[in-house]
Amino acid sequence: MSEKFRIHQSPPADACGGCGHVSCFTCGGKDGSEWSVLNEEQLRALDTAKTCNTYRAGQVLFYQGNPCLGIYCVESGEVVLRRADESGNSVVVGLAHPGRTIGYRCFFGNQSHSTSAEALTESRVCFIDREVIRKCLDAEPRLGMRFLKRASEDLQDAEDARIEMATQPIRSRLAHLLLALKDRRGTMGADGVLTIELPISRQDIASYLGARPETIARTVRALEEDGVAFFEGRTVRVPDLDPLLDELESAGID
Amino acid sequence: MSEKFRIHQSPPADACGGCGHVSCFTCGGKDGSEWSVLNEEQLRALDTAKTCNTYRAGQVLFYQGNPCLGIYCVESGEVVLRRADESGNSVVVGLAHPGRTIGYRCFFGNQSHSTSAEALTESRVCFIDREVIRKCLDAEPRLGMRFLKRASEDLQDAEDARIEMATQPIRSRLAHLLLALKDRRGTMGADGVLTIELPISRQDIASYLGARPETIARTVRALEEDGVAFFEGRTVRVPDLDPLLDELESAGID
DNA sequence: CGGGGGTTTGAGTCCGTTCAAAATACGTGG
DNA sequence: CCACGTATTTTGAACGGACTCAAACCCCCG
Repeated sequence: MSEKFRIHQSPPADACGGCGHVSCFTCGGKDGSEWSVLNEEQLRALDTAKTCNTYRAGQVLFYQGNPCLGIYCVESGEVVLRRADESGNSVVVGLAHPGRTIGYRCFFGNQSHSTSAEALTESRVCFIDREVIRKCLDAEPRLGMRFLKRASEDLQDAEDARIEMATQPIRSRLAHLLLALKDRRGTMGADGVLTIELPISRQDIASYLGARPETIARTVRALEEDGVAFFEGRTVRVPDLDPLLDELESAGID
Repeated sequence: MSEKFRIHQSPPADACGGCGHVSCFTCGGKDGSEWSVLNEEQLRALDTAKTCNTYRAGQVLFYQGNPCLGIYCVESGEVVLRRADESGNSVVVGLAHPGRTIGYRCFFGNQSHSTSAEALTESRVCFIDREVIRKCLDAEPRLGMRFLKRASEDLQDAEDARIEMATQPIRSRLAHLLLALKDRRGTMGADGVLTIELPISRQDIASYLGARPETIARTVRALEEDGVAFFEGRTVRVPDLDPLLDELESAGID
C-alpha cells in the first residue's frame, strides 16, 4: 500500500505545530456550529475531552479509506476535501472554512472516510472522539437534531450542485464559485472593488468545477476580456458585482 | 399563481383512490426503513396516527414550495421527485421505490418542499404528520439516529452523483442508471437475459441524467448497435451483464 | 380520422476536451 | 540572493461529444 493511502491514527503525531489548546468557549465558529446547543457544563466537558491540533499547509487531517474515529471541527484556516477514484485521479468535493464540522457524514453513516481532508493554509482543527460524541448525544438530544438539520441542508446543497453541474456551463459555475467565496474570502475596498482571495489552485478549481485546468485558464481570460473579473495569481478583483451576478442568470432567461 | 404551484393541504382530498389502511406491521418496506427501530407499542401508535392514501399515476403527493407538513413513506408503486427552477424547466432529481421515506430532508431542515413528488404508477403512500414524528422521536431517540444515518448515506450518494455528472459521459451514466434499476425493476429470465422495466419516460431519463432527449435516443441506439442493451418502449433487454458493466469502467482505465 | 405529445433522425454548431509546447511561478540548494 | 529544476499555468490547434434546430415519425387518445 502506498504512503498516500496508509492508515494511521488520527490525529497524526506530527501534526502538532504550535498546538495550544483552543477553547470551545472562545472559538469563533461556536455560534453557528452544531455544538452551540450544548449548555455550559456540556460544553466544558467537550472542551476538555477534545483534541486540538495545528496543521501546516499541505498536511492531511485524514485519508480516504481511514476508519472514522470521530468528527473534526475547523477553528481557523481552510481545509479541502478530496475524493480519489480507483484509478487514482482525485477530485475536489468541498471546502471547509472555520466553524465547519467535517467528517460527520462518515461518522453517522458508520462508514470509513470517503474523502481525504487536507489543510490548505495553516489551520487549527479540533478532533472530537467518537466516545465523546456519544456522551454529548446522550446528554443533549438536541445535538442529534442539529446534526440532522445540518445533514439535511448539506443534502440540499449537494443536490443543487448536481443540478448545476448538469445544466450550467463552466463559466457560470466559475462565477458561482467566486460569489460563494466572496462572503468568507472577499473584502470590499473603499473604491467599491471587491477583492477575493482564492483558497485553492487553478487545477483544484478545475477539479471542483468538473473541468480541465486549460478550460479554467481560458474561462478566466474570457471573464477578464468581458471586464467581469480580473485575476492575478490567487487574487481576484471584481470591479462590479452585477456583471458577475448576470453570469448565473444565463440559464434562467428562457 | 398557476394551478401547478398552488399550495394545498397534504394529502389532497382527491388522492384517495381505493384507500384501505395499510398496516405498518405488514408493510413490505418495514424492515429496511427507519421506522424499524420502533418497538411494537410505538409502531402501533404510528400505525393508527398515520394517514394512508392511494395515488393514481400522474397524481402529485406534494408540490415544490409547499410547506412541509410531515414525512411520506412509499408502500407500493414508484414516485418521482422533480425540481423546477425559476424559469419553469423542471429536472428529475430522484426516484423513490417502496420502503423509501421521502420529504424527510425538508422536514428536518425546517424548509418547505424543494421538490415536487409525483406518482408514476398507482402508488400507496403513507403520510406521517409532524406532530406524530415529534412524538416518535421523543419516545425513541434511536429514530433520530436512524434518520441521521439515512441522511448521511443519501449525502454520500448525492456527492457520488455530482462527481459522476462531472466526469462521466452520458453513455456511462445511462448504463449506470440501468444497473441501478436492475435490482428493483429487473427480472432475470431463464435464458439469462435480464429484462428491466423503465419507470420513467425518455425525457425524464434525459432530465435525470442531465441530457437532452435527442441525446438519449442516440445513446440508446448506440448501445443497441453495440449489442449491450435492447430497448422496446419501456422494456430493456440485457442479454449479458458484463458489457453493461464495462460501460462504467471507461473512466477508470487510465 | 385527425390532433398532439413523446420519440427518433439528420445536419450543423459550439463548448469543452485532448495533445503538445511555451511561459510562468515556486521551492530548494548552492 | 541567485541559479536551477520542477510543477503549475497558459496558449494554441485540432478533435469530439453533446447541443440546437428542424422535420419526420409514432403511438395513444379523443
